[in-house]
Amino acid sequence: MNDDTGFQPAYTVSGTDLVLRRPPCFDLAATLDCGQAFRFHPLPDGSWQGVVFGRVLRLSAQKNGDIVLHQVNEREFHRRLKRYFTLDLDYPRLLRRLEADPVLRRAVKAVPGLRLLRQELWETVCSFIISQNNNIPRIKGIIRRLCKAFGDPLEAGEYAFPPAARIAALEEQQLSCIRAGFRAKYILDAARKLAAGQIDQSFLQNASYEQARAALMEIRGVGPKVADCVLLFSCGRFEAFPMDVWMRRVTAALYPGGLPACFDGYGGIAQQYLFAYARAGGLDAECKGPGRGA
DNA sequence: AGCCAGGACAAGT
DNA sequence: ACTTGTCATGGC
Repeated sequence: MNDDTGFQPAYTVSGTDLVLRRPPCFDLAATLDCGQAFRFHPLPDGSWQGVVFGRVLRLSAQKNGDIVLHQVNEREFHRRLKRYFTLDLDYPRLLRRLEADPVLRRAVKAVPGLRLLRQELWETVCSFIISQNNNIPRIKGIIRRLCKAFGDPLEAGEYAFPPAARIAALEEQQLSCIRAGFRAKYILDAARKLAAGQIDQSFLQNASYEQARAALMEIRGVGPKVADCVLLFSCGRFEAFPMDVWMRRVTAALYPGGLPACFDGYGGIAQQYLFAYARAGGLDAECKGPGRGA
């Protein structure tokens, strides 16, 4: 359970808010809208709102670099949100190591505020099952319909992510309203296995990478890539390196001889920067011309 | 209109 | 162990 890496983020309490004091490497848009989480959206005032741990969470960036977690007390911060935002990891120190690789240095420069989240297990499994052979706008739509149809209503028009046990009790046909297509049966199998405790979070965090990955792949619809997404985006297994079409292009074009040694143990975090960099067009620049170097 | 999407599965080599 | 067609749906 405890995978805290020991770094102590600076914060102060301001009324009912918790203020992160100039947290390094933390841009809200880059972090919440990079394809690792699907439930955050910007509000007209520029703040971001989403649902985590069954509650509505709103965050806003201040001009001085502080980030405000609205309606969050110290207890909840230390209990859940510090880990969620990976604020226990010394990002500047890690980046100094990863940036020994010149390609990654350019990728980080393109999205310096991209930060890994460690999201809730069931939500992450379900979300990345939905992500297969799909595009991000529609992934968000399916998840939105899932929450609205089966999640508890919260404030501000938001809905909680429905518990695995609740989805496990459904028939496949009852999921047709979320329009997940062929993934509906996969969602049900995942819900059943998580509700039954067959997939255990502490095991995924503490077992060997190979064992943890194999356990997730027992779920129908969870292959190597989705398993790695869960290990990285929920379990904090920084060594997991989700290989999708974009990362195949990146590795083929920029790392034909394999990943650099400075990624060891933290390939997943490097992957996040490379993924964002490639999608932002950085791969074209690396290859000095149009096309994607395939 | 048609291509493709942060893949996985099953059947075929 | 590797390749190929198929799977629902809809965003762009």
